[in-house]
Amino acid sequence: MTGKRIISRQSLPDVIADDVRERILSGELTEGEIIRQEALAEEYDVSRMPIREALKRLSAEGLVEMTNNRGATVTKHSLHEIGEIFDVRALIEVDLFRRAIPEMTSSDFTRCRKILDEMELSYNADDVAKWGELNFQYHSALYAAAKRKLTHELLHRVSLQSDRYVRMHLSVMKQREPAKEEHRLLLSLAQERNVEAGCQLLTDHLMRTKDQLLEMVAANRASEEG
Amino acid sequence: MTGKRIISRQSLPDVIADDVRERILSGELTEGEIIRQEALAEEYDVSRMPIREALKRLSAEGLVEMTNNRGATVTKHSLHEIGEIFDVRALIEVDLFRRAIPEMTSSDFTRCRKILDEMELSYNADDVAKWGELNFQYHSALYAAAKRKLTHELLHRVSLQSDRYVRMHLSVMKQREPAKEEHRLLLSLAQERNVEAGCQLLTDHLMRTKDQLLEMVAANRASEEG
DNA sequence: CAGCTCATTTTTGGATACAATATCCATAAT
DNA sequence: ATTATGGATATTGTATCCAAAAATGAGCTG
Repeated sequence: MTGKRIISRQSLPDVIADDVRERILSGELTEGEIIRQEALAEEYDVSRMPIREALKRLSAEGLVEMTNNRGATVTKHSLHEIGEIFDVRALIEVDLFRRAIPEMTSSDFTRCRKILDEMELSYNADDVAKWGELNFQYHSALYAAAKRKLTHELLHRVSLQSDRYVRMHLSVMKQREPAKEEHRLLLSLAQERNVEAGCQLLTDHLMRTKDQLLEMVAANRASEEG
Repeated sequence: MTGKRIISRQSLPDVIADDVRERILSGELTEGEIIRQEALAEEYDVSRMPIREALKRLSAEGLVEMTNNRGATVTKHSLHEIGEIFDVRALIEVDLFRRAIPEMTSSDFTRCRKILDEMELSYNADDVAKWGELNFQYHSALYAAAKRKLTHELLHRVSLQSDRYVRMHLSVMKQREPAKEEHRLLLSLAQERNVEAGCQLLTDHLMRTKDQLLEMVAANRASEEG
């Protein structure tokens, strides 16, 4: 017996939240766009009730903003806030990495390597959604040994925010191959148990990503409101 | 004209969520306790609909856990998780403090001092709920100059978790007056722009609180399941 | 007497209906 | 012409109702 395969059917709001989230992250729903409950309800062919719950969840995640009787809009971050998101990510990720490195086992390492392979595959195939998911999985695998579930959830939430902007510009960033190298190097340093160098590289990696992204988003916004 | 008097009536779910949150933080609703929607609906004399939304929000905040068709329970953290909560708090708070100190102005300082006074008042009056609120306000005021709204919200969320345990044992901790001193000292160091000493003290402060709390919670739980 | 099955009850999830609120546009007064 | 006011319309919030899922318990069988 392989144990019951409990699917634990996702509830309707879950499914809808997942889908809407994906639509926001993919950019189909753009910053500041207003979301009408009824419109979504019709699209998914359900009543407004599960839609409301889904929106509520997304609101808690920070992807949409709901005001009192005025409905929901897709959150729009200022450049300052986008920078902040990356700073927090760096803060949390480096802490996790620092804790994880001494605890990592060979199975952690192989898992990381496996995800990296998949990642480069999806990267080359331009499957942005998948790449985003794998990217998070990779980082998760790197930090898994730290055994910090709560911190990890927090990171997930923060990363969701930045993912939007990362994805928006992934095609442009493709120019920059060094990122790939850095991902592998990160793993090597962890294997060597070189905590300081690893954390330093991770910080640099994130800060560089932040700067590039800010530049791109700034340019984008400047051109939009010509 | 003295500026608009915005009432901004809170929605029903907001009010209910606030109240239930308070009931959880105060310990009236204990760890692991199951929450029946209908029961709450009757208490507040509303339908189950706003209750559901309120619970959803609290679930997003991490104060209750909702499983698929089985309802909601008040979240119960393991000792390990409680420790983790404090570690994350330290991580974020120290970062905020470090950024804030160089930016703080005299108005920040006076505001902090004012809150401290109120705090000691509520402290002496055993108004635990108010003390909890003021405690967060004090820390907020300390970090306000950092101008990091997002990070601050994150901290608020994390602090909500720890608040439960802090409150549970506040009466016991009252023995330990040094906390008061530390709060004032923190402010002094900030005024002297002594970043390193300030951050160090803050770290120590939080870590000591963590250790004490863990000890108390552990003792509490051990005695409960005799 | 233990353990299983199946019906009953309880509780949550979702749809529809109705009420409250905000937005928008036309009209009127200055 | 411009601003204020009032009503029409659209949209969200809440209640009630029905369906589906899980917990409970009784009765039956081994």
